[in-house]
Amino acid sequence: MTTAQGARARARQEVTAAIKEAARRQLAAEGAAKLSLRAVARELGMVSSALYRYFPSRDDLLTALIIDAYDSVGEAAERARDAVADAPPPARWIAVCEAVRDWALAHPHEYALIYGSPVPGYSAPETTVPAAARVGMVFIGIVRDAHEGPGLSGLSLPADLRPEGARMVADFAADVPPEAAVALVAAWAQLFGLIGFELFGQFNRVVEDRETFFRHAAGRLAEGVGLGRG
Amino acid sequence: MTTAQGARARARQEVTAAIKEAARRQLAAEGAAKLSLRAVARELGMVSSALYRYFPSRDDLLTALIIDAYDSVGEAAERARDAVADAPPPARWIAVCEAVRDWALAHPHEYALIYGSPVPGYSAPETTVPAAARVGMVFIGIVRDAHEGPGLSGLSLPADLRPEGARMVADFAADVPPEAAVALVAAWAQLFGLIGFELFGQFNRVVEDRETFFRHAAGRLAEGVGLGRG
DNA sequence: CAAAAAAGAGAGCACCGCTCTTGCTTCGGA
DNA sequence: TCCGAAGCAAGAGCGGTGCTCTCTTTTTTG
Repeated sequence: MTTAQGARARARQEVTAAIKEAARRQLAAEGAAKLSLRAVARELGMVSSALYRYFPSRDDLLTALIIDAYDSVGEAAERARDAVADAPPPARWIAVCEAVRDWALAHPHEYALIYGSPVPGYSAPETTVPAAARVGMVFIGIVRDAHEGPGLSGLSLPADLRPEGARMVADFAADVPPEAAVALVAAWAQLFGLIGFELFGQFNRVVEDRETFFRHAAGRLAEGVGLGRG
Repeated sequence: MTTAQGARARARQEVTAAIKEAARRQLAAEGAAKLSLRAVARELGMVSSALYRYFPSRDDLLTALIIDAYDSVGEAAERARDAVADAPPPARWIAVCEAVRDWALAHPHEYALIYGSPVPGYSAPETTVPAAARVGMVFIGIVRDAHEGPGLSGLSLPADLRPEGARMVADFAADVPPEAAVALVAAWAQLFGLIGFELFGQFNRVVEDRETFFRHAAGRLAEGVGLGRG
């Protein structure tokens, strides 16, 4: 299908990849705000208008980078999960949390791009949704495994939240009980609150030993989703 | 001092205020990325270069707006705190959390400006620090009051975090025990994770009843800082 | 082989932040 | 009171941006 086409099609893929690579380099160096189509073209030795044959607008280029960033952090989370597959659930949870944090510290501009404020006018195209879900799936998987295994502990859902619990979380977490799904989504958001605050300088004169602090907070998050004490 | 100066000084203050107001309107309408010095000048009927007499650069204008935004959300939190001054600590905590969330939903671009990714090359000037601390003080106050009153419940700090606890959190929270300070900072960051995810669309196909979900999560945050169950 | 599709190059438009120079108005000290 | 200094608005201009349009060349396809 996509292979063994004309040399022109392969050239197109190569140019597209080169554009993304140069753009990614600029993004990592200067941030999304400074990413310039003209500068990318300059770096590749072409004229700016030629770039529009590959990406119809700057935002489309940015969208491609967003998807790549989601995939990158998702892959980092999956690698961490697989590396500690035999550890007890709380340890696995914490390991994945730390992997996400490490990825964020290593790729601050990419992190800002996907979990910070939407950059241009905003808009998150539908195409980013599956990539965005990848990290979440890792956390869901850990909780689901714990649920099927030794079970979850210490979770409860107040009465007024009961009827909401089911339809609060989409069907992707249908195989975990509603109280766990609710706690999971909250923990998921809170994890990125911790990472974002550290990354964007909100902890600057507040938290000294951020590594220790984060591990402690991640452990409490694990408790919060019923994984027990690590 | 600042009053009864020459008419020129007052005129300067008025023009400065008008610039900030127009800029704030643009920010609220289009977001920080679209905020243009030239458009602000156009709206005020002056030429763009004249604006540089009042703000030496676009980033300085943005910094002024950042400080205002911090003050605005801080004031909203303080108002909520004062409105429920006689309620038990968990209820006060939740009320302030909801006030911050309401403010964020009402001022999404301002929220993105201060708690989203740093906009330009970045840089958070020192002048923003006191304004930024204002919201945090409200939360600290609630926990401190609870500590002096019926006391905190259910908090513990693992042994390996003990020595960190004291120097992890700056002196502004010196009058709460270290385990509470650690939990407080974590809850603070996590609160903004919840709000940010909702605001920036991360909950789009995930959380349905966000109001109920948030109140539930805020309640668990209150438990996490030792305020007990609301 | 000729028509069609794709790709690159260049000029140009409207916008941006920012600087510099030029006049005009207001203020403060001799 | 007057006059120089300081503050202020205006305009032109520089280099940068995203994006569109036209034109030419190259490659694919019927």
